[in-house]
Amino acid sequence: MSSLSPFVKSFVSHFGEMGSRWGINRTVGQMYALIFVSPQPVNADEIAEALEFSRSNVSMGLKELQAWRLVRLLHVPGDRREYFEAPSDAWEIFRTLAEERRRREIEPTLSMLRSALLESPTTEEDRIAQQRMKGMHDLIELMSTWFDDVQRMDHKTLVQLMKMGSKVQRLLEFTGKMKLVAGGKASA
Amino acid sequence: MSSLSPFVKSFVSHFGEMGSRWGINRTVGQMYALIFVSPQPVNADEIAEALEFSRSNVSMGLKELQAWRLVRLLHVPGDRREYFEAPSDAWEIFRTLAEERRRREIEPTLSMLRSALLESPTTEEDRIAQQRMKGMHDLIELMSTWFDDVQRMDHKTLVQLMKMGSKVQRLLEFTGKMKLVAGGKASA
DNA sequence: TCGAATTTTCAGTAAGTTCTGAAATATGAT
DNA sequence: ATCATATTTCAGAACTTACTGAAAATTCGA
Repeated sequence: MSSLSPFVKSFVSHFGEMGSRWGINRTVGQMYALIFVSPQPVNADEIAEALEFSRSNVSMGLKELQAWRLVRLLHVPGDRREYFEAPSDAWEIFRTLAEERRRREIEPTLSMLRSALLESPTTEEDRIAQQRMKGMHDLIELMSTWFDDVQRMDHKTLVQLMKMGSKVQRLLEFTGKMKLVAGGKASA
Repeated sequence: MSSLSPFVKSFVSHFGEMGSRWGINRTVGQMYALIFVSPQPVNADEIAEALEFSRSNVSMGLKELQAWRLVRLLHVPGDRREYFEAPSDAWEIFRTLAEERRRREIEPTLSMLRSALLESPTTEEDRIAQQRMKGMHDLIELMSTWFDDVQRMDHKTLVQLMKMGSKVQRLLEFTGKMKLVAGGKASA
């Protein structure tokens, strides 16, 4: 940590704190941040040295980051040690994170909700409970499919779409009218 | 926990587990799930009884849920105790959660990144680090503003938009062409 | 204002997690 | 095959967080 420049240091610390709020352990968050800002791939010893963690802690942290697919293992010629790098494109990171969370958390939740929805409630209480679970299920499923779709869109379109913000609403209304007109013509 | 029907029980447990993966403590997650599926507002004693937690734990959990604005405190006539209910609309819950996380995590992260971007890097290493931070900053800011906009859209439009999924891309391309044509006319 | 009902606080403990160092295992050059 | 280098494993220590019960504080009706 001592050899890092002040603003890298604060980035790394902040990331650690954030990580722990999101269910990722603090030191793993810091390791990730360090790899992310490193211009060259780094090896475990360098991480341990820079962040003053034990070598074994770094080893375990790297395993976890690999399990999340947030870092990639690679070798540099003439060096036996393992090196790690992180994609520098923030979109890619976001997508990976979203995919992993979906697989680990969203899918199991949907399963649980689906099986709850198959039950036949015996009391009024349960009927209402089930109804609320359905509301939650439907929202999660909608968002999940939408996210799938959007992920397949090309980068630029996505940015364009996001920059439009709520202006899409008008576009949507406009197209709605077009369809109405077209429908009217066809039926006449 | 014993008096709950099996599927409410599994919902509550699952929510507890999910909560702890998202940085919310397990018992607080369970309390929330219970309030969410309850047809009537519930009081602290009922929660403590149903989930077999200590009364004080429930008190603290409820404070936290209120701080997250996930539950609302209310009184039932002729009863001095405090009752709690959760909005049953999944969208509303999602919005609240997103707003709170923005305020607590996204905003501080943006601040940190912004101040890192104001520094003048002295080494090539730092220049690259800063560049990556900028990528992250820009993405977070873009998503943040987009989310603001979208939140203001009316519910139905949002569902419609999400159901379109990546089909918006075509709509966008179409409008792009329209603008090109219009622009050409004007310049002629 | 008093007192019963209710909620909150908080110190201590229990439970859970993270981190380390030492030992074991794996890898690859010679 | 051997040896030096690199990585992983794992038991226990250190640390952190969560939970409880007892006591304090608050609230509200009479």
